[in-house]
Amino acid sequence: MQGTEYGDEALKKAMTAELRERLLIAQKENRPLRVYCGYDPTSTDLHLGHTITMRKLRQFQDLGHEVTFLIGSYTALVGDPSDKNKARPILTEEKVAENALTYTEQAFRVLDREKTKIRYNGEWLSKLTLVDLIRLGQNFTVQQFLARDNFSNRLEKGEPIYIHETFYALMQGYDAVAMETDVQIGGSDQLFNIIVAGRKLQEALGQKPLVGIITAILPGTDGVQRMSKSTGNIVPINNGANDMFGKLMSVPDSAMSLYMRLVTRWSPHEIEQIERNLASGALHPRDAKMNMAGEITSIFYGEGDAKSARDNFIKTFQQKEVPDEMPEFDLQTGQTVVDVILAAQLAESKSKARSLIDQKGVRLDGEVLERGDAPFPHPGVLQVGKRKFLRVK
RNA sequence: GGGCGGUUACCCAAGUGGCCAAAGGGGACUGACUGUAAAUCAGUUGUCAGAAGACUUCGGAGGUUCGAAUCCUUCACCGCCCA
Repeated sequence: MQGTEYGDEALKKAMTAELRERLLIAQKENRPLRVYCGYDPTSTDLHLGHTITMRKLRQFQDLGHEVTFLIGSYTALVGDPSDKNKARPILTEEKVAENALTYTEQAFRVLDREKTKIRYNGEWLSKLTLVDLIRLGQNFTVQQFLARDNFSNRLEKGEPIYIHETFYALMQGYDAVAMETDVQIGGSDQLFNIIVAGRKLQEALGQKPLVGIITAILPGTDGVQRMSKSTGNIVPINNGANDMFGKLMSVPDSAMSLYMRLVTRWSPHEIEQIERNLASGALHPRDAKMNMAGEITSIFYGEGDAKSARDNFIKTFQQKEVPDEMPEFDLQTGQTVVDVILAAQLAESKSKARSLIDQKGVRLDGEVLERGDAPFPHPGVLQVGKRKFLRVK
């Protein structure tokens, strides 16, 4: 129950107790628990936010339970309204299939490939008839949906709530039924879908209601808003160790505690110790963040790459030296500074490139370049802003 | 079916004939400083041009006008209220 966030002590207690009980039952029946978490393939990149539930899955996996990585191929066609103040655009089936593929590849950075079942909820959802759907709907009232913040807020603001959005919870609940789930994992935004919809449908259809494990939500690199692609504050897990380390270092100090609790492998005791040292001044916040960034990076890329990402970061940003590796560019005769910046895609337009030069954000071998229209002075290392480097030959 | 309101740049949102490439906020970017790509402060944020300036943009199309994001017609989409 570490790193969980039920938002309600009684619920947490109840779930803890039920999990204990369920473990005993499974033991008696000599079977593993059936555990799953669903992921809607709505974009191509998994990010750190997804990995919180994935790491919970991994814990169950390591304890010998049966873990299913469920791809919400069908639910993605609806779009979960849970974390939205707006209806989601509906994805095409092709797009969903494409995203699903990249999801599974990335998921194995966390999960054990051998022990993970991958399923698609289209497998059973596509077979439901209209009558089936109506029967499922008979278990719920409109009031139950309206009690949820996300719907009631929209109602109040006069924003549209589409009928199909209410299907989402039913569909997810039916996933739990179809897989005869013992344990379902999800973020606290999934509380309704899991605790209300899933359990209720299971009970209605004669199954023992699942145990919900509700994890806290990870804020994005802005430190406040939930990490999500559409907010643009994600730490992708597939963009390389340097990128991950750097992005983690850009997380505000205020969010460190949550990052440590949710994504590092450190024990609560270790984290408390770190926080005590931070409070007393024995530990520098920068160093604490470096340790955190290193730890998280090594989960995904291993110790070696994490170490070199850290070295690279110190070198580039702390000592302001030039990184070892950078893209290369062959200088053509007659190209101006602006031409090179544009051709190497370091800026999106000539206006942007010029304004970077005006702002003294462009350097060649450490010298600030003042003139964008001048011919490119000489081969060397071109730096645009803090993070973009180019070896011009 | 009837009445009313809305659609503005990456997002939210102001603007109701010229002073509008379009207030403000968020985001993003740059610089200074620092403890890091934290925090803080300052600046930039349609495109092209060295610059003066030119061009494109305010849901779509057409029109009125010397001049339209602003007025008219029409189409599309959305919301609210009444049935």
